[in-house]
Amino acid sequence: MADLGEASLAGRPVAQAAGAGSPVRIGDVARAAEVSTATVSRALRGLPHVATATRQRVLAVAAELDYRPNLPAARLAAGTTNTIAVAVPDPAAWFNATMVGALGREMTAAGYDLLLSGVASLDERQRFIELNGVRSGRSDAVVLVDVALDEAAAEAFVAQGGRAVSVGFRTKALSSVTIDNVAVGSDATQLLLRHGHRRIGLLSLDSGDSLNFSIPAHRAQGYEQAHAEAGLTPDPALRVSTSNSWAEARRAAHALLQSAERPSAMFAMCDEQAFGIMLAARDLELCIGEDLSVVGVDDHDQSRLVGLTTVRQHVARQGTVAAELLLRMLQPSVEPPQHVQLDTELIIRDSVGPPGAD
Amino acid sequence: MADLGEASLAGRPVAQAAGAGSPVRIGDVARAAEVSTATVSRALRGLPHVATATRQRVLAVAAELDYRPNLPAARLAAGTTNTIAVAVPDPAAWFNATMVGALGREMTAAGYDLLLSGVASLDERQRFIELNGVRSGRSDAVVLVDVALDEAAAEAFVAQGGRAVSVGFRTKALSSVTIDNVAVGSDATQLLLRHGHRRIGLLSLDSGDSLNFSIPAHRAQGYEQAHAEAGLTPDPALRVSTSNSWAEARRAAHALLQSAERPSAMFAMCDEQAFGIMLAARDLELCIGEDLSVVGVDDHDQSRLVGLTTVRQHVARQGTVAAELLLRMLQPSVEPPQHVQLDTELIIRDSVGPPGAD
DNA sequence: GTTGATGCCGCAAACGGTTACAGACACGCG
DNA sequence: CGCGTGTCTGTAACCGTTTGCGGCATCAAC
Repeated sequence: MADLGEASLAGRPVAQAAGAGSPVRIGDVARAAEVSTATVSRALRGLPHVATATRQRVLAVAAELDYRPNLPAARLAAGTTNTIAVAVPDPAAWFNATMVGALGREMTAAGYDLLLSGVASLDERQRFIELNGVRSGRSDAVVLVDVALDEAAAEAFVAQGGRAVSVGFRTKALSSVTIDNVAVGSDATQLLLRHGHRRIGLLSLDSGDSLNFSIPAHRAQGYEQAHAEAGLTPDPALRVSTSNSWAEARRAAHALLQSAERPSAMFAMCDEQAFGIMLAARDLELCIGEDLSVVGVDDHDQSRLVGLTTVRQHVARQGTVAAELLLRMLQPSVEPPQHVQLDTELIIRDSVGPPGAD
Repeated sequence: MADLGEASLAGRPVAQAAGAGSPVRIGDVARAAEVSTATVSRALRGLPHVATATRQRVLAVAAELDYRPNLPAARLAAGTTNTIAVAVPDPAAWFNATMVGALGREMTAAGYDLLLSGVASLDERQRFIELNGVRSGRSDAVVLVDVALDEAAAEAFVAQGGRAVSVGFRTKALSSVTIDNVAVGSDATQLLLRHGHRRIGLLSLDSGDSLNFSIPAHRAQGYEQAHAEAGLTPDPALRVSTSNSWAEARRAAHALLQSAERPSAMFAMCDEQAFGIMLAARDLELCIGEDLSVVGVDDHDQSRLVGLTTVRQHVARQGTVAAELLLRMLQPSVEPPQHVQLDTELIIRDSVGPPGAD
């Protein structure tokens, strides 16, 4: 038997051209290296209590045999998954994609896998939460990107041992990274007011489209607040809402811009909506920055291209911060939830000017 | 009564008020429903050979106890993961995000989880392939989005029992969904030639930036071919390449457009690059569609906004087709790899006109 | 030459399900 | 009444790791 082990070690090139199945398990490595599976396990994972010589030998044998540990087995035994689950309303949307990219970069570097779920409805949210509690052992932690939980749900989740960080909304129980959305709305609106606009349209987000109603609500609040500080009251007729697709925004803006007393400026919840407004303006042959001013939020990749004035939020940075919070949370030591609020920044481009001389 | 099973059972905290851990396992359900764990397993997964009454009872009890099967355990025992791993060069890029969105929608509907990996270098590709073979049991199948494998590597992968579909490139061994990139390059170039352009710049993709060099190569081939058919030979000086970010494309285009004999039109590998060209043109106060014509590829969400003429590829449809191929491949019956090539479509907007009167 | 301390290592029991196989039972038919 | 046939269910053997605990050297100190 020992001969066999030696032979295969010395002579054979790589693992015996395994057809379909993978016959090489940790036991095979152990046998070939003449140690126990426990030692192989420890050696391969860099745990202490293994002599350097032994470790070298195990490593060599494992490489020779082309051994790959079976993940489900390891996860079962260790009770940990090295996976984090990410919930986003729509994986294709710019904000979410950028966020997922940043999260993925950081978490992969830290040795975690990223499980991605599109969660757009209450049912899906429910399912996601159930599936990703500690109970099912699907993931070690969860990040909720604009998939909001109320205080009670969040508390219940952590009470069951769930770990989560939220992006875009804030609850007591969960670590979070957010921006100041009231300030966002207020900054954008103030800019327009300073330019002399008095009829400022508000393109809000459909509540149906998002599970995170706090974002449009806070931004609208900033919009109201800015008006109030200027001693003004916005006309409710100038307020519409759509999903965050430019196509819908375009339709809505089209209607609004054709109304009797059309706004001279518009504030949109995100740049994608702002793009829709710009398209509508083009349809109606209104010149952006002259006949109609527009402000968005995000600083989308393409915003610079079309000269859109916007409130930038650093999405990638939000992602890295979220990842840091996650990693800290994954440590054995228990810490209270942390809340990070990142700055936003008004980016002035060409889409804002004084009201047209109508 | 006094045997080991009872004792260890009594020692554990009882199910309901589950603090952190989840003490409710399949055995608890079995006991409560007065059946065996085998029956519970069958009942819960909707397998046959369970009397309807029994199934109802098990379902009720499981719900009552709020039972959640432990995924790693199930995966280990069943040898299947219900997970597919997706490799994309950059999760934040528009094409990839859209693709992942479509894949996620389809696969989630079919009961699969989506594991997302950013794979941008040869090392990462290697790691991804190793980690996602059948061997490690991390995923049931893999989809490679522009993370190209050569014939040998693809064959080795399936020889080891790996299942994969590729998007954006084609090998014999793997099912694939692609477009005709030679036609893409040719269509775009022909359009420009028809408009009378004779100095057409080519903005290609850095080989370093992508693991799929075949795309820029084929599109360039189409570009050459279209010239040849018109009896022309493109000037090699008009050929530059960058990554697919608009920022780099902008820089490169900036340089090219300032050269002595600048091109009157440019063909870019993707719309993001085309956006960069448009920005460069703006810097130099060249009017798009008059002083400079531009054609891109993709039909990015924002292309319509800026009036970019482009060769549209239906990304979401590519995603759903890839998902179908995957699902078929996940069936027990073995089928030869299938190759689907989808149509592209020239979308005419404002960024192309006759050469300027220089 | 004992005694501890220290450092490596192996044994075997989990981890929580799935499933091949066989048993039990009811039923119909010759 | 005996015997297949078919449906439902239980028993127990896995699946491939991880890890607590104990054994056994080796070595310094007394």
